[in-house]
Amino acid sequence: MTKTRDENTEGQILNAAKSIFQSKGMDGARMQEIADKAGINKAMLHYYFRSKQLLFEAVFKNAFSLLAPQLNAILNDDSTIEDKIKNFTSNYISFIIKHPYLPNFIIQELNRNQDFILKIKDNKGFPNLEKFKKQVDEEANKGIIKPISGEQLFINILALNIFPFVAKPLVMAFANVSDKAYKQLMENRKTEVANFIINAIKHT
Amino acid sequence: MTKTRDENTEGQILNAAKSIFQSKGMDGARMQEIADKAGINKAMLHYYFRSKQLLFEAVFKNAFSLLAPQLNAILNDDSTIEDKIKNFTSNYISFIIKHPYLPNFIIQELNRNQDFILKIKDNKGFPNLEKFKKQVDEEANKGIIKPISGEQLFINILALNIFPFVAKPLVMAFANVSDKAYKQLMENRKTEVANFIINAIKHT
DNA sequence: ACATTTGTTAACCAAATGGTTAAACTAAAT
DNA sequence: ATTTAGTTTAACCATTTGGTTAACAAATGT
Repeated sequence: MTKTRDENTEGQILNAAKSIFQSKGMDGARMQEIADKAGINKAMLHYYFRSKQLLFEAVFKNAFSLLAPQLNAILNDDSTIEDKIKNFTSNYISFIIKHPYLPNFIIQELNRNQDFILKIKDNKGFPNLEKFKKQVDEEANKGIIKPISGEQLFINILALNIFPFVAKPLVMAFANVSDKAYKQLMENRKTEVANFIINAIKHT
Repeated sequence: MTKTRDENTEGQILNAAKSIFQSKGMDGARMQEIADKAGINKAMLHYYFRSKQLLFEAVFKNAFSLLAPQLNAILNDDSTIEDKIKNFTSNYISFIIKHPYLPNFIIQELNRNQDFILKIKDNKGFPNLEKFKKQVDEEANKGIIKPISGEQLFINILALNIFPFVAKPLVMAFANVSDKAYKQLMENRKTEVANFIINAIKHT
C-alpha cells in the first residue's frame, strides 16, 4: 500500500504549507512556521521543494486543481442552463464550505502575482467558456432565457457563489451576524442563489 | 491656504503608503519602498507614524472611509429598492473603476486580521442594515418585490458589484479577455447588474 | 558485509527588515 | 543674536528570514 499524504514527509510538508499559505498568504508565511507545523526540520522544506517560491507554487497549483473541475462541470456538461445553475450553486457552496480559505487564497495570490495565471492557463482542464457562451446564446434565441452575454452571466454566477466567502469578515460586520448565523446564511444560499439567478434570466 | 496632501511630508507618506500597501498588502510592503516612493528618509515614516502597523492602520482607515459612505447611500436614503439598486450599481462601479485596488485591499486585510473590523465598527458612519432590511420586508409584503431576506439581497448586491474587481485576474483568465475588453465588460455592468438584480426580485 | 543513495538534523550565514539614535538643519519665537 | 521646537538625514542595530552546509542516520542495492 502506498503511503498516505500525511505519512510521508513530502505530504506532511504540503499539508502544513497549504494550511500556512492559505491563511497567511505567500508574504505572511514563514518557512520556519511551516516546518514546525509539519513537525520536521526547516532544511527539509528546501530538500523537497528547493525554495519558498517553489513550495508555494506546488500548494497553489494543488489548490487551483481543486477549483477548476468544479467550474468545468457547469461549463461543459449537457444539461440546460437552468439545471446547470442549480447544480453548480448547490455543489459549489457545499464545496467551499469544506474549503473556506480556498477562493480567497487563489484570488489574493493571483492579484499579487499575475504571472501565476500564465503558469496554469495552458494546463489541460483549465476552464473554457466557449461552450457555455454558445448555450446561453441558443437558449436566449429560443426564448428560454432573457438575452444576456455569456461572460456577464458567468461573472454573475461566480460572484454570487464565491463573494460571500471571500468577503466573509466584511459582510459579517455589515450584516452584524455571528459566525453561526453566517454559516446558516451560506447554507440557505445553496438554493437561494440559484433561484435568484434563474428569476433574473428566465423569460416570463 | 492649507497645504495639500502631497505638499506636506505626512501627506506624501500617506500617499506613498497607500499605493504600496494597496498593491502589496501589509506583509508584502517594505518601509524602505514606501520611503523611496515618498521621496524621503525612512526614519520619517517612524517619526510621523511610529511603526509600520500604525502607518498601515492610517492607510486602512482612510481607505475604508472612502467605501463606507457609498454603502450608506443605498442603505439609508428614502428611494424605492429598485431605484436604490439602480443608483448604487451605477455609482459604485464608477467609483471602483477609479479606485480599483480598494475593495481587494480591504477584503484582503480584513481576512488577515479580524481585529481590524472591531477598530472600525464602532465608528459613526459604519454601515447598518436595519433600515434596508425593513424596507425589503415592506416592499415584499406590498407585493412590489418577491420575498427575500434583506441580508441575502444585500450580499447579492455587494457580490455582483464588487466581485468582478476583486477577482479580476481570475475572471480575465476564465473569460479569456484582454484588459481593454474587461474594462468594457465592467462599463456594461453599470446597467446590466441593476437590471439583473431587479429582474431577479421584482414581482411579475 | 559493504558501498551508495536517500533522508534528516543542528548549526550556520548573508541579506533584508523594522526600528533607533544622535547629530544637523530650519524657521519661528524671544 | 540666541534659544527653542520641529523636521530631516545618515549611520547604526537587533532580529528575522530564506537558504546552505556538513555531518549523521537509514534504507537500498550489490
